[in-house]
Amino acid sequence: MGRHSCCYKQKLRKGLWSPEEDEKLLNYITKHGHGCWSSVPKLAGLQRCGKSCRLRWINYLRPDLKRGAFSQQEENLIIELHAVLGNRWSQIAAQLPGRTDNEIKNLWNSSIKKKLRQRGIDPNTHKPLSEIETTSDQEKQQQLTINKNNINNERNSEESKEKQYPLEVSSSSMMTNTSTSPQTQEFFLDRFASAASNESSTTSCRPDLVGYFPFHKLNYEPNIGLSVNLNSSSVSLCFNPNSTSSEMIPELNSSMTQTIIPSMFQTPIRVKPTVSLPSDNNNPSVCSTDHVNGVQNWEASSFSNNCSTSNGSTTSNNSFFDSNMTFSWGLPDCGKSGGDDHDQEAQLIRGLENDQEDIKWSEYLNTPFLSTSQPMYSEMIKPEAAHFITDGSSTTNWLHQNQHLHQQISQVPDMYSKDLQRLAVAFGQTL
DNA sequence: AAAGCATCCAACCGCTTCTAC
DNA sequence: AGTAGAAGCGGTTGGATGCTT
Repeated sequence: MGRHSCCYKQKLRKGLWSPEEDEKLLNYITKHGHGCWSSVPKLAGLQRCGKSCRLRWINYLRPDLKRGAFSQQEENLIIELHAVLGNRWSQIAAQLPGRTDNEIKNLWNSSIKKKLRQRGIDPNTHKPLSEIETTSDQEKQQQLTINKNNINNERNSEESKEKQYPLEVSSSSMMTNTSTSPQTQEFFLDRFASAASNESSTTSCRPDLVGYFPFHKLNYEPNIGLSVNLNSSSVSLCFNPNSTSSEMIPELNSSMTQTIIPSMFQTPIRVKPTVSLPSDNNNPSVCSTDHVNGVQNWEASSFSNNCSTSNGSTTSNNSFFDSNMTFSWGLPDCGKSGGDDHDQEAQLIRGLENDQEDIKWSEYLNTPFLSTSQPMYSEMIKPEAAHFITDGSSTTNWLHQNQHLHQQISQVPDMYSKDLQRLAVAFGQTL
């Protein structure tokens, strides 16, 4: 563990926090709130940098932290969220009241990863390891082919450089790579585009590509089902809520709601099981509340692809590790924003994102304050949080705002609405 | 009992994003 | 629009602890 440059300058303490330091920080924040973190250590009389104080508060001193081991349900939820969100620990933590991103990250790296591997599931891709191994074998062969080609190419003249990585070679190599490197993403787009340009785009799209599309590269243009825009300088795929995906690409139909839709919601729309409107919860089978701890327990399968049966009921497994399902939608890093080509996607979600701050309130409303043993700090309640608990008007405001969010969503065209409803059911909310 | 190893987790680092000016 | 500082995030590290030999 190194030391911040600022810590060097000021000869600040590092390493573990002493109980005295904890108490100082706690007392200060209790009385004054943290305000500007950089000024906290000075005002609190600590020989620490503000960053360190912030981290200590967030990860340890916050009164709304849940202590103790993770429950099976929490682990299940983490796995499912990881399948969708990847290593976005803070977003995953947001779905687990009282848990910190650091805690979840540590759990993942130390425990869950191992368990998944033992179950034959690759923790990065959430695909069966056998599949990964098979593809990596293929990859080696492909690499050999590439090397041969490179040798041949080197023998050839300048003009051959343009053909140094013919599509067949590079694509098949990349296709086996389940990570979402930019190369892979571009390959799939190219691949898809070339398939489309061969006119029979709907039938030439290979089924083996389903589930591997880098959907954060997509443009969600509201005009067609899922089409390829070959007119623009960069190939873009368009998802259209106004036509069924089967009209455009039947092969993708089954995977549309499983793959595209969840990825649409990755970052901006927070999967928010902590938000529960008492009267709106029409799906008690999806969410149950642990009244003892005041914590909502979310069945892991409520996030799975196949959690819903035709009659709308949900099936669930008590333990993720008892189920055989794997997750193919939502590759680990596929939500990373890519820049300008995401404008439309961003616009689509912006309206919903505007309410993100409102949604955050729910974290306080659903936080199991002081639910577990914190003898030293048990009298402490985060001031803002306490306000949310005791101030009924704030709660009402939040409920009102949340309803506003639901109204916004309900204005989305029908097709979207249906998909959103399906999602909502899958994610434990009704819209 | 002691050394070596493995595991866990608190905390740091560096980078990105946000915000105020 | 540009900039600086603050905040936030994810990856990584190192110390404490537990287990094995």
